[in-house]
Amino acid sequence: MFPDAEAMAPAVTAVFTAVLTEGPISRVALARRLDLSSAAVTKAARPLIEMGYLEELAATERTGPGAGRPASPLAVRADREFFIGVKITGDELIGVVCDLRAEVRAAAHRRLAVADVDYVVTQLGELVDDLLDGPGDYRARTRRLGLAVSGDVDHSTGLVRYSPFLRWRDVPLRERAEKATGLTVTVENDVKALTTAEQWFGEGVGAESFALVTVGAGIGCGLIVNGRLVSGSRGVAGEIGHVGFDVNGPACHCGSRGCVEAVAGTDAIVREAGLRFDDAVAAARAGDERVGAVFARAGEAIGVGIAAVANLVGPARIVVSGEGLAAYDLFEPHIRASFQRQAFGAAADCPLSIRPLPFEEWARGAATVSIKALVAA
Amino acid sequence: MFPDAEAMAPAVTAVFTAVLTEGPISRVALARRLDLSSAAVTKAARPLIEMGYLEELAATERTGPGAGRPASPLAVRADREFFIGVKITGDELIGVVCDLRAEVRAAAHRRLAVADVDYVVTQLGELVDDLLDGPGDYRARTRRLGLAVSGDVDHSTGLVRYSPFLRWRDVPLRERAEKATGLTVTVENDVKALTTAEQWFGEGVGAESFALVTVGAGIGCGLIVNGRLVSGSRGVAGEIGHVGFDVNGPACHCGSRGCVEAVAGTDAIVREAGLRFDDAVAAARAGDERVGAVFARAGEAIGVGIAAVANLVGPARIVVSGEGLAAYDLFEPHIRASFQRQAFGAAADCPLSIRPLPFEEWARGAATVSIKALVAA
DNA sequence: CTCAATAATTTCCTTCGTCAAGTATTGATT
DNA sequence: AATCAATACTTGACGAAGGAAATTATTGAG
Repeated sequence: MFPDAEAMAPAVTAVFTAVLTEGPISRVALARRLDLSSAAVTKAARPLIEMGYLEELAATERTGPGAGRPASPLAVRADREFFIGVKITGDELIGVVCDLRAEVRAAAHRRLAVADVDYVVTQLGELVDDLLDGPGDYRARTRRLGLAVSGDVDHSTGLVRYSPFLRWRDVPLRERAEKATGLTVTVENDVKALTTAEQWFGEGVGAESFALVTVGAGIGCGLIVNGRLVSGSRGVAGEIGHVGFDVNGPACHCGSRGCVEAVAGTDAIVREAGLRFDDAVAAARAGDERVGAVFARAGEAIGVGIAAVANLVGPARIVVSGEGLAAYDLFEPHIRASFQRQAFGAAADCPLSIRPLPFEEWARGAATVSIKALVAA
Repeated sequence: MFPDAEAMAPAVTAVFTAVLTEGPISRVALARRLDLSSAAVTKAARPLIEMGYLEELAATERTGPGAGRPASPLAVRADREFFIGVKITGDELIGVVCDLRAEVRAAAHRRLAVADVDYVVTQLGELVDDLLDGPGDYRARTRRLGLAVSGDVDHSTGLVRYSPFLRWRDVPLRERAEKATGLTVTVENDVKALTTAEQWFGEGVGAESFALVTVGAGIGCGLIVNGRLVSGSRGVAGEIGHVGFDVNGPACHCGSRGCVEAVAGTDAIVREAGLRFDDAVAAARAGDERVGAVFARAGEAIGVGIAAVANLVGPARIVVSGEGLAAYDLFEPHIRASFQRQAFGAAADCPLSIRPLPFEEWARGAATVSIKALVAA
């Protein structure tokens, strides 16, 4: 938690979180928003200002008849503290330094020769040093590191239970990374990290429920329901890639047939098109109807998967993103049409954002998790 | 809330809820369970005992070496207060009187000639009078009535926004029913009510996440995630019936094709078998292969739908039930096989209970909602 | 008959947030 | 200019809720 305080009062955490995610906001507005008295907000804000995490902005002009004392909105001092986020993939580490508002201030990456744990942890230590000692002098104001890893991750203990891409099993990553970097480390599943970033700093701000769908080699989904991340009682959740699409469809690596991922995953597209992914994209854009149909069918499958999310949990909005959507122009109309057809009743009104995702976003997600750890620990 | 107290302290509500759902339990065990000091539990329990909602059971013998003072477990006094639950369908009202532990004490029903609101409310008033003045003399100790209605229901205002079966739109049912009965009324969607009942008093006890799937004319699903009911931001949630199963399957009334409900709903089975539902069941049981295949395919579709729930939200357990499962012997093996095939990774370990559901259960669900309203209001 | 072990209660205290009153600052009205 | 209404924020007294530690209660084992 915050440096001076052992355990903050609930109201302090609530106030800080609200200012962080809902931008400059006056104490009175906070009180309404959080269902607290304005006195409580004043008291909660004071230590945060004293610690330098919040600041009071200049009074703004007021409108309307009668007027009154202008509000002095509270804002986060973004440069009070910095956070490192690193996304660990099978062949690369992508790292960023973010400020308190999760804006990326610096970035760096390292190719990995192998996914051996000792080697990766060593590389991670060096990457962190590069970031902290590079321009900007972040070292003095950086205490935390967030790591995003695909697979089954126990966030509370920092244990990577199983990561298929890295071929890791039961790796105590938090412990290892803390030893290697001297920072306080938080580990989270990559999709969940990205979802949290979107909930706090992206399109999910203010939504009680929210879904983020990532399209790439695999197709995943992060879910926020009733304001909280859905974790799944066995570590499994958001596996939209294995929602059924076509009982008679192609075999999926999971053992079933016609899963969304077996039709719309990068590998499936490569297989069906008979071309490398980039070539398939080019062919479809050039008007090749056969390859175009492959993307159309993939988009259709994604739409059905998204509709399953909308029908089952009814999120306030859905963001569809991921590397696989670099060619999102080929997918988008089919995703939308398929979603509209399959979504039931008012679920069809759920706004869909479909957009590609800069790869750095994954690392920013990791940084967000460490910001969250500061606030909510 | 409780009669004497305006607003109970959080701990009081927590203690009562825990004793209600986790049966007789000692104060020390409650303190561990709720992460409170034992002093706090003692203080919270006192007013509940004074009001007659809880009682102290005789001390139980202790085991193990050393021993110590035996615990005096707290238990709910089930007959302290009674609750009426009524399920409203298009052609019938089914009512029950339940005690505080949601045990059914009396039941009654009324056939409805039409679904006209005025008429239904009048009938409801008479049904409630029948229940309260029948044997048992419940009137003096009954203050609350819960109503379960299919469709889009705003639980917080008691407004029925839209119920297709009843053909109701924007009916202020709580207000109407309170006037007609003189009781405090709570209105909830029928599947959500049943899910709450299962969470508090059935197989969902103690689970942080939980799903109830109902199979019948429609196929629905209630979800508990992170201990809370999933409502859906547009009132739509748990629409497992419109998860995709077969892109090339039969047209569904929702406008799409091959939805789970379009394959496994009662109507679909009747259509495919070319027989009335009961006759189809009899034929399948008698070994008619063609009709048996219809049930097999229906079970397969239900399994895919359930797998979607398991893959997306990862509930701790799933109960499959509903009138449509009167013939659950015909469905069960296909549901299980299909679920196993489609569930991803550890999601396949999710325990499935498949069992028919006495129709009275729906009314009991309604009563549970009014019990919950007492506790959590 | 004492002791260790466990359960429940009591007393005292801290903490947190509300309430009500007061201060601050504005534009509009006399 | 002085006043007023409106709104934002602060202050200090108070009360409710839960914790810590000591106390009482009740058991089985030696």
